[in-house]
Amino acid sequence: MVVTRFAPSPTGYLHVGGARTALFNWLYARRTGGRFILRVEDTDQKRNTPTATQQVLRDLRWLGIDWDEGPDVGGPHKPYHQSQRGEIYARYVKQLLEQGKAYYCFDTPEELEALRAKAGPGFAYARPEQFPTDEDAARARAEGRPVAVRFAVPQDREFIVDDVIRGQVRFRPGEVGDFVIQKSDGFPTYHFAVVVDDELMGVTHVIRGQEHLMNTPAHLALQEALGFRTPVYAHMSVTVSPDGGKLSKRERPKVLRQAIQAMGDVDVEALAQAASLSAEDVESFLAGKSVPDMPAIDAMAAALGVSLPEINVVDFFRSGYLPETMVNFLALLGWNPGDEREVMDVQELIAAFELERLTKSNSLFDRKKLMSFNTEHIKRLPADRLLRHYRAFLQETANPATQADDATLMRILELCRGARTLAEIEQKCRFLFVEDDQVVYEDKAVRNVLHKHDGLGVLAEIEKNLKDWTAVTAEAVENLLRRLAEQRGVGLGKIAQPLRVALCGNTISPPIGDTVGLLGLDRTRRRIRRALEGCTQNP
RNA sequence: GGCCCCAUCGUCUAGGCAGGUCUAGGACACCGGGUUUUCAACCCGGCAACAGGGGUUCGAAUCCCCUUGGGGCUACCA
Repeated sequence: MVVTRFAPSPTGYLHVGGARTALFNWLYARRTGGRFILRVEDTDQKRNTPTATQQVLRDLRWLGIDWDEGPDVGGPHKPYHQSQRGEIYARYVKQLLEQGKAYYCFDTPEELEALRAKAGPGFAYARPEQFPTDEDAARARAEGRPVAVRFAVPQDREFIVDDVIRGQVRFRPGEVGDFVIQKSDGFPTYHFAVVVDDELMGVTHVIRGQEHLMNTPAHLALQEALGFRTPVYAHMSVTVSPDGGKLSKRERPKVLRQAIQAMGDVDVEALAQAASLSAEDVESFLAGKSVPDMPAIDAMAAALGVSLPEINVVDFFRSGYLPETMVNFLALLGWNPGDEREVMDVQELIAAFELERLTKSNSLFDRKKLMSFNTEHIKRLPADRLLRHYRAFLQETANPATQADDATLMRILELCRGARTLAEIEQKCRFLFVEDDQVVYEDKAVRNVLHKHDGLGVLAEIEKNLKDWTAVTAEAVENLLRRLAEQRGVGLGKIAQPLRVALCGNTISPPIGDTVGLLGLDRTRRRIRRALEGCTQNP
């Protein structure tokens, strides 16, 4: 039975790279009828934040990635937080110590730094002739020195990683230096915890980023020393950002900083307040000295109206992408079904997924293509599913449209066929959810539409024609406009646009008949009147 | 610096392991045209790639080597 896992370290939101790793592991488990485990690698006390785990789980659920074992669902190998598995790791550390395969060391960070500086690049920890005893360790502890444990990596043999994607990768003897397996705070290091947990949890296939390929010989050595199995390894290509380099969460703060610097003078106090930071924090961020957490970054961007590149899964949700899109797109980054299918649903993805078809080379995250996938998925998704996604999207930002009933939202969704994101739909139908006297008239629209080609005159004529209507249909409205266009000998655009601007304040809305239909006669008349009265001055 | 991985249109990729059927296929983007009542969507057409150099072979995008380029790792982070 195939067992895969995703093991995020909860240092922030789940980003797309992590989501892709999770997805591939999940797809493979689902494809083979195996099990998928979620394990939280929270052994770094300095970096983990308490809310991050919940956010990561939430992001995975949004994507539709479920786990058979892990936080919230439990399982036979609990606990699934590494921070709670201390005793287990301690047992194996003890075993290695007793077998003389690992040893204590007492260096302070400063001493280590000095050694590294002296040795230059290619530093390898010098293994002592005699390993310190338990008594030595106790004494060191009593003296307040840090006590860590290093694994004595066999130096006389080569290690061969047998990788599904890359074939055999050889590492010469002496290539892997002795590395720390237990930190002085008592926590295991990543290298140690993965090896132990993968063994204990019965993981058969390790699918992870290529950046881990160089760590694998160390894991192999550890497995051998502990008498563990070696799982099947698949080191996937990495997703890179358009300007080269790994797609990283650091991109958002970077873009924000550049945007602010480009704006010239900004109100630091206001910014600090928006992000609930101190002015010093903001200054320090702008100077490139520090980086606040993601919610603070998001808050500042929102306050300034700067749009940041989406990096985290939640960013794509907020930008109006569907989980179906993300899953489809991410799956195609470094994998393909071997035929010419591209837009696929999850079931198709699962049915077609094979490790053998993973690509070796890195790929660029192309937001343009992502958007085109989203357009396709919006089109092909059943109405009720789309409605659910749209409600979730509206709720995320407490949009007034949340108040609308299902029938209204369904109608909106229908009218917005062809939209590329949920955000576009929201924008296109926002006019429905503002009060008639709150419509904001965009300068550009007023200038180009109402004040050209006798836009106001057209509007007045429409008002006159609408006066004694008692009911309205999209068709009737369009017939009226068509008639007026004919009378004036102009295109429909010259007639429809002034009305659209009067009703929406801008030039974007569903087909004009439907726009009036959604609004109803009274609100339409009120808005026409207001436009006629308020937009006589050229802005 | 050392070690490791990778290399087909601008981008994601098919083809490569079993060399000829590849005058290299698809998708996104882009360009041109059409449809149109705005934004989208839609329809038609077009541009565009085997990184370079050596081999092996009757024959190489496909196999080997070198160069170049890109990426990664080199922590008491994961």
